Amino acid sequence: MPRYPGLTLRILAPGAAAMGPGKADLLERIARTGSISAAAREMDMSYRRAWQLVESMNTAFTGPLVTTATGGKRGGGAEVTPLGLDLLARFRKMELSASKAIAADLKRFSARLRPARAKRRKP
Amino acid sequence: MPRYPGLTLRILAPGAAAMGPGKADLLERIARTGSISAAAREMDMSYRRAWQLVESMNTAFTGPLVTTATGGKRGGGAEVTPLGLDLLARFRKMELSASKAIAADLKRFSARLRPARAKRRKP
DNA sequence: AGGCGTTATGCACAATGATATATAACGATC
DNA sequence: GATCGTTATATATCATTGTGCATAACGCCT
Repeated sequence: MPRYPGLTLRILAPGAAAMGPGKADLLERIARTGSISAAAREMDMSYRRAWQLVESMNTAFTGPLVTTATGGKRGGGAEVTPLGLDLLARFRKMELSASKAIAADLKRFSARLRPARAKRRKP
Repeated sequence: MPRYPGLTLRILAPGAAAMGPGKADLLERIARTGSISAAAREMDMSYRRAWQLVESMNTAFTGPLVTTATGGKRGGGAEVTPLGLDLLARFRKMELSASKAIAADLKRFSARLRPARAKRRKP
């Protein structure tokens, strides 16, 4: 479920996706909440998956994007490093500039899209 | 397995992805080979899946992107419609302009990527 | 008529992805 | 010291996705 109507942007590392809408969103929520599990709850995602995404990000780059601590005041927590914040901001910027760059073509593209049929919601 | 090092672009319809690297690639190969199965073979993809992708594209837009025929000289075949060719070209153009738009940021982004580890190939 | 390669489709199975559940360690706070 | 919420991890289960046959219809060609 990408959150950016119109387009989806992914940055690829040689083997896998290094950054995309999901990881960026997760990163953003971790930065705001200071917790992986809180971020996961917000996104309706299992903690396990969120943690795996964090781990994959931390190993994909030259340094960790998220640091964590166990125990303590709130039971522990997570923090987005300066590198993480930088990459996140840069990714958002790329989303925006890409979106602007394709806006004209996207318009003509969308004009050819058949109007959506009704879709069932999770009951 | 996206084929465009650096970034992946996807165009989203309300419910699902209307166009992305995979569908664009498939479309291109169908146009060149004149056959869904040949295109699928080239991509090492099951005919079934290729056909499903074609069907999803044909129903996602205002008209079919691929027309097909059974029987005949080569046993049948598929053709990419003018609409399909137009959308394909437009998508490639969007990929290119998006790529250019983010090039500078992508460079700094990639500089933070850890060099890839060796990865096992299908034997 | 029979063979051939392709489209079109169904169904069983494998592979993958994600969830759910359980458990341990941790450290501030009460 | 007991409690609490969190990180970290393993295991089992469920859901989704893709593949692998199998089959039928089709129309040109020899």
